[in-house]
Amino acid sequence: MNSCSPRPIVVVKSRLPSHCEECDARHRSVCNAIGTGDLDRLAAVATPRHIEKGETFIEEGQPAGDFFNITAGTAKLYKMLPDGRQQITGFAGVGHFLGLAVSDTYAFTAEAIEPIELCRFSRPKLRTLLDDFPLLEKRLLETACNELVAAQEQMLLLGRKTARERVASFLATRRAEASLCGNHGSTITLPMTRTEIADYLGLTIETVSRTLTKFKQEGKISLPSRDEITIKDPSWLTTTATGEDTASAFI
Amino acid sequence: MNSCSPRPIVVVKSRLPSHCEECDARHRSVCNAIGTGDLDRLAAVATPRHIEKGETFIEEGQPAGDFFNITAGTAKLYKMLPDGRQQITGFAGVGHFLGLAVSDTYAFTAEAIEPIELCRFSRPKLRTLLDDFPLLEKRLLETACNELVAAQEQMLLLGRKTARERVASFLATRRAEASLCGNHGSTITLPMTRTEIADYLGLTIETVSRTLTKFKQEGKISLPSRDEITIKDPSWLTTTATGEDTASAFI
DNA sequence: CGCGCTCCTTGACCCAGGTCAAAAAGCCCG
DNA sequence: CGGGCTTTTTGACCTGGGTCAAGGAGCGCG
Repeated sequence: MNSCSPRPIVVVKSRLPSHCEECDARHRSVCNAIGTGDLDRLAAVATPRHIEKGETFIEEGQPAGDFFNITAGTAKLYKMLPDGRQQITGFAGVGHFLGLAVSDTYAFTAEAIEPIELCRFSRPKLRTLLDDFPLLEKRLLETACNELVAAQEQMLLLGRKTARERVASFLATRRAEASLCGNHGSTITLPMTRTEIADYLGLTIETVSRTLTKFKQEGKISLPSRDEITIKDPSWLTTTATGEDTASAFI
Repeated sequence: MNSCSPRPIVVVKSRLPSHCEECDARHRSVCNAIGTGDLDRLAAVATPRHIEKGETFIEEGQPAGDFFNITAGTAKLYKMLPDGRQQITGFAGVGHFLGLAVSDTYAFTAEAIEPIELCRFSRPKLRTLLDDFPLLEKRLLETACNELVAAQEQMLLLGRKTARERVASFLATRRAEASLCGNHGSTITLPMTRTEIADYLGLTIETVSRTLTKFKQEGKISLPSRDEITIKDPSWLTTTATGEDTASAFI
């Protein structure tokens, strides 16, 4: 879940067999398990593809035939209830590997929230690759473990945190991710709408909006534009995210 | 997350190197990736251990030195906020493999809710085993993927379901697990208290109790004893769990 | 540069589920 | 088989965040 493209969308890459070499995602995805010498092996089984904003490329309940690796853009991953209620389980950015279900149907839907470039791997081809590069399997396991840790953190958020804490946690996580991508400023860029933030945090759009407004009134953040948030008090953010500010004197 | 011991706790097993051969967990855990011929290799690196009810064997934030495989009993896995709010992220039963963090500290706490028998693997020893048995690594990846799917389902529950739907989902899942373990009756046995159910479902104990009472009044379940629930209307359970009963006519 | 989107904010009101408090039901033991 | 636990149930009340309903503000486009 590391989306790192505040810069404008890159020009569509050459689709020559060598496309893996200069891939933006290579160094932050499982693909780095494959040495430069073997990159043509990887490129041979990876089909690049462009996904328009709003387009869906994985659908919950559909047969799981392919795996995807995002090389540009961001997707939202979500599950839905029969009456339309929606829970976004995560955002997938550059380097994110998708479709890791053992079951033969996808467990969630993936939809582009900005234009996406990705590599598609068919199940059998990935299998061959995994058999030939055991390190790739290890990297996939690592990735899955990291996602599991993130999922548990999100369960804590959804099950036990207040609206304030949820929004603060969201901002804190977004900022941490931006840092990882080399962006150390205190302004974060959000590729998602308020509705999507709400569906991710288990809140309504109104509550997200109200909470952000309150943070602004308290002087903790500012909202320079619709999709930018400036953190004016980073340490306040982390304490608020964990409820430490509310946790009164103990014993 | 499959706990399968309605029968009384088994007598402590012999701790001879052959203990893996007759292990209850063998056929439903990652250990089945290792052939019978190599079981002594597995037994050599696995240290059996007994955990008392209420005892903690993994602690959030502590250095992650060991992995565990549960062979009898059930544990609750949880995360806590500074002020004591608790979210149970799952229950780990027989065959469950724990400690799969890539990071060097545990991301959650694991506490026995009934007496537990488990096998402990030190990190380096498991590493050796993984290098020698690639199939084991594949099975671990599978396991991690399954847990990821379960975690996403739980996020949907915590973020978007009503109290009724949460409790119904919990009962439905428990029943499905019991079926997997060969128990096809309509009565499920719960090793956890109401408080633990509440901390798992992101509710309070009062709401869990009230909801169960209402289900009973509606004739959908009965509560023969404190830790047993009989499902009298299985199809109602599944529709209620997904909110299909509330989803009014569409279009 | 103003028209018509879509997205966001704000306000007024409401209710599911939380909180607080007490009674009831098990349940372990001697 | 009764006394002191713990756990669960039930009741009365309250509140955080949901719902419903208007505005307002960006922003692409002709």
